[in-house]
Amino acid sequence: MNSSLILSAINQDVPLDENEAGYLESVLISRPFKRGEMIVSSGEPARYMMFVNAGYLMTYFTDKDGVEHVMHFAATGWWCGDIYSLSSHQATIYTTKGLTDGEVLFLPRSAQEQLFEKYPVFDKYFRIFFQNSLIRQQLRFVENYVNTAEERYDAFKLRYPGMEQYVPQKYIASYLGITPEFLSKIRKRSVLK
Amino acid sequence: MNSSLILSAINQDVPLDENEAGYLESVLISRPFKRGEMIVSSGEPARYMMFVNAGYLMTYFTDKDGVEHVMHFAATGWWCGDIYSLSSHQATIYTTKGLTDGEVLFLPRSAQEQLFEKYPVFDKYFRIFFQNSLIRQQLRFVENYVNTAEERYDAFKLRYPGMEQYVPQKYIASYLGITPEFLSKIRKRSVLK
DNA sequence: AGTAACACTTAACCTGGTTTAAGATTTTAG
DNA sequence: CTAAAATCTTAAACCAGGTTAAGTGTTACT
Repeated sequence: MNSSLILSAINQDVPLDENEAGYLESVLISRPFKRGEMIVSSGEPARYMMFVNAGYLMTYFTDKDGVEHVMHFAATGWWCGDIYSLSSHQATIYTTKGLTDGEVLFLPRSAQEQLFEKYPVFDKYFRIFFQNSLIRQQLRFVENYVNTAEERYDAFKLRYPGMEQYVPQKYIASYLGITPEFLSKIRKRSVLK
Repeated sequence: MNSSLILSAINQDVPLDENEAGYLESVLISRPFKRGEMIVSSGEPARYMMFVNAGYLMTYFTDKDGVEHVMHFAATGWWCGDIYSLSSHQATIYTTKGLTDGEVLFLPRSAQEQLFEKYPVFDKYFRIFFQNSLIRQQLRFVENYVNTAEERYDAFKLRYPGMEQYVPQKYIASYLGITPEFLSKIRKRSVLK
């Protein structure tokens, strides 16, 4: 298992000594995945934080009418996982699946708890990580009700330059909070301009 | 200054020893406020995390058309503050003002940074705090596009039972992401039922 | 008490986005 | 290579919620 990516990601926020890095490596579990494969399914309690070591992922939930809503995409080098389910032990409502072939590293819940107990540096790392995640989430919340669907689509294209080629349009529409039909309309409009 | 509330709030997540508690108390600044008074105004960089020691607050931002959007309310015993502005040193887009008379405790940015350096227990406390905040923010994000305005209003009433009496309807409407006129329509509809 | 400023309601009309349904194109599996 | 399945587009009818504007409470200041 190649853990150079996760170590360098963490080292950007906090320095890890050999013991800390070694212990982290020893509890990670490699999980390769295929395009379209489900890595976590809704209904089961989340058991891992996941670090994308290669490839692209997406996470969505299915509402009472069976409609899938994409919450976010995750690129190589990003974390993902349902922290609500992890900390409450409730079943997750989210499904995570591969958009490409790739590999995630599992950090099991119990291992993460031990990480926090043994090495306070991981409290600091995840304090910074959750803080940044919260900032992004708040920003997206604000953008979602200030901007129109068309502005959100433009923002999506700017922020995830290569992403469009990996992600079917219906998932982009879902991420934007609109129907695939309406996304078609927007795209047609912007070609004419 | 009475810091028993903030200490007991923190002690629910992590135990503080005398040094840690004493140091925290020594850096907090009391800031009483009046109903309607602005505590932080948009345009200036945020300089404090704030803990509501008494009363109710609300935080909103003003969009390009001058419309105010309520992000959240904060009751006694809750933290609030713009962590994006705090960590980026950019001007905040949010304004925080009193819904009642009350008091906040300011935790200045530099003091918080020192807290993290000196006492790792605060990394743990804020790691847990940001994690829980992120969970709530994600939940609200999901609810906002799964539920209709009427369902969101019902949820608001359930979740903040006493709140309606302190908060003008136009702010509730804004929190729900709708116009005051449409909230009126909803309220009329639900009386008729 | 009087009045100006603000908060809330009602109603007519408007718009961004959804729904439904059908056809066209692309992807996948055998 | 081909057929089935999935995806994308178009278009018309429809709806949730917004906009505008006018009227009715409420507050708060002098």
